[in-house]
Amino acid sequence: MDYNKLAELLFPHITKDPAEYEALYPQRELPMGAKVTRLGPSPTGFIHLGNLYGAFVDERLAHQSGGLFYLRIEDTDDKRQVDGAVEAIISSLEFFGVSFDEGATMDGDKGEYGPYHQSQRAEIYQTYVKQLVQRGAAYPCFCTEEELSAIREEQESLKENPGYYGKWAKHRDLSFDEIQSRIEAGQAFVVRLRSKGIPGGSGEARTISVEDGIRGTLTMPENEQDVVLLKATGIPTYHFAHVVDDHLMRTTHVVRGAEWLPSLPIHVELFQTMGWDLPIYCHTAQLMKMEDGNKRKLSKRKDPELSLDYYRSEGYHPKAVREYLLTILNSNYEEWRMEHPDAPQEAFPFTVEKMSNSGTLFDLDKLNDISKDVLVKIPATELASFLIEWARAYKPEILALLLENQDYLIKILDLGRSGDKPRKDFIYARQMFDFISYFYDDYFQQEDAYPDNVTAADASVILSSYLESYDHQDDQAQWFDKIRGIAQANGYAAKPKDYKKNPVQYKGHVGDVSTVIRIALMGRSMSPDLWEIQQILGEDKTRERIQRMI
RNA sequence: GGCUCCAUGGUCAAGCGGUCAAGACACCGCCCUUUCACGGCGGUAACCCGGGUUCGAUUCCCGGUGGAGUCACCA
Repeated sequence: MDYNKLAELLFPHITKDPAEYEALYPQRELPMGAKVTRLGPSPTGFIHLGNLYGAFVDERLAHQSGGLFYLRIEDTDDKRQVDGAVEAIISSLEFFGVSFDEGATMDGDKGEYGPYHQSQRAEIYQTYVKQLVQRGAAYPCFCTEEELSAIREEQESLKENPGYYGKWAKHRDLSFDEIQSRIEAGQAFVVRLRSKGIPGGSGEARTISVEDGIRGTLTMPENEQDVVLLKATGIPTYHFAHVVDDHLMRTTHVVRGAEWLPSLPIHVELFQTMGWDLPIYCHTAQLMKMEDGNKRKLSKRKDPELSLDYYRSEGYHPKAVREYLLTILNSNYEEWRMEHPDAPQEAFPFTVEKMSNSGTLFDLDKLNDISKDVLVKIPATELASFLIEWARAYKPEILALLLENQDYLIKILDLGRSGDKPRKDFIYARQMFDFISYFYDDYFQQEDAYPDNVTAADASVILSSYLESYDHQDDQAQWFDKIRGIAQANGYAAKPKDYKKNPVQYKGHVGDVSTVIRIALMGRSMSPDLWEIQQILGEDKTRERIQRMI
C-alpha cells in the first residue's frame, strides 16, 4: 500500500507540512518551572461548580508558578452547540473571579497560539492526520452506524470487549482500490488510529504507567482501540484535538476531571505516535451529590441547582463561593485561613499534592457557613452595591426600593456588625433581602407569633404602655430601663436571672416583653438590636407600627 | 460485564507503623446576653470486612465488599 498516495486521496486540499505549525507555535519563553494550563469547556451553555473547581486549580497552578492560563473553546461537537454559550461561560467565570491570560474572550481570540476555538482549527488537525496516514498510522473507515452496532452486538454475544480493534476493525486493511472506489461513490468516512496496542483477549496485553500530579503513579492497560481521530465532518474527536492542541499550545499541565481517567491510555498512545512529550496530567476528584442515600457525580442534566447560574441568581458572593471551593480543593486551606483570617485568597500556597482524590460531596451548610464569615468582612457600602446589582439582575421589583434611599440601606446592612463580635446574619443576596425586608413597609408582615407565655391581653397592655412611655430621644440605657419597668408592672421579671431562680413567681421575664415589642415592630422574633432598629426606622414609623399592632 | 479510581464520625477532612485517632460544618447541652444572633465552653459520633507483613497496624501487601467513573463519529 502506498500511503502517500492514500494520504493525497484523502486530503488533497491539505498542502501544509506539520513542521510549519511547529515553527508557528514555538516553545513558550517562560521562567523555569512555569506552568501552562488551560480550561477547555465545550459550549453547551451550562457550566457548574465542578468546572469552576477545576478552573481554580488551573488558575492557581499557572499564576503561582509565573506561567499562564488560557481559555480554549472545545466546540468540536456540532450537535450540541448552544447560541451565546461562549459568552455565558466567560461571563460566569469572570463573575466568580476567574480570568485568563490568553485565549477566547468576549471580543475574539487573544494570544499567539490560536485560534482558540477548535472549530477553527480544522486545517491544523487535518494536516497532522494526513501525516499519520502517510506513515500508515491512521486509516479511513467507512463503517456505518448500523455496521458498528452489529459489531458491538456480536462482541456482546461472544462476551468480548466491545469496540473497534484488532480483528474487529473491518476496514483496517482495505486496499487502495477499494478505498478509492468508496470515495468516488461518495461514501463518508472517518479516520481511525491504527493502534499498536495488543488486544487484551490475546493474553499478551501490556500495561502503561503514567505519573499523575494528583494521584501519583497510574497503571492501566495500554490502548487497543482504533479510535476515531477525525469525524466524517473533518472535525477531530476530543481525543485528537486534545493531543494536538495541548502540544501546539504548549500546555504543561492538563487538569481535568477523573471521568477522563479511562481514556488516558488513548491519549498516551496518541502522544507517543505523534512523537510528543506527555503533559503532566492532574485528574481531579469529582464533585458529588447525595441522592437516595448514595453519592453520585454532579450531572449537567440532572442537577441544574449546581449550575453556576444558580449561585449567581441566589446572590452568593463570588468571594464566598471561591472560599468554599478553596476549602474543599486543598485540605489545608481551612487551617491556613484560621491562621490568616484577613489574607487574600491568592496568598494561600496551593499544591496539587494536598488535593483530595476521592469524590467530595457538595455541602450547602458548609458553603453557607463560610459565606457568613466572608460577608461579615465586607463593608456595608460594598454589600449594599452588591445587593443592588443582584436585584438589578434577579429581583428587579425591589430595585427602586433599594435605590431610593441608599444611606438607609447601608445603615440597615451595617446593624450589629461593629465590635469584636459582629453578627453574621447574611449569607446570600436573596436571603439578605428577606432578612432586612421588614425595614420596607411593602414587605413588612407578621411572621412570628407572641411567645406562648404571653397572653393577648398582656401583649396589648405591654404595647400600650410602651407606646405611652416611648421617647425617641432616650439612649439605649434609658430606653431599656423603661422596658424593665413595663415588665415588672405586668408580672414579668426585670432580669432573666430572677425568673430562673423563681419561675413560679413570674409569668416570664423581660426578654418576653422585648419579644412582644420586637414582633410588633419587625413582625418576627429574630432581628438585630431593637433600640438600634428603632433609631434607623425613625420615631414616626416606630409609633405607627406599635399603634397598628394594638 | 470489562477496565479504572476511591474507602477515617451525618458531611468535609488531618493522619503518612506506636496518637486518649486533630480540626471544620451540622446536631445536642451549658454559659454570656434585654430577645434573636455573634461569641465561649462542653458533648454525641469514625478508621468497611478478612487474611497476611511486623514486637506493633487506621497507616504497608493481598483478597473480598461497598461506592463512583468509563466503555460514542459527546466532551
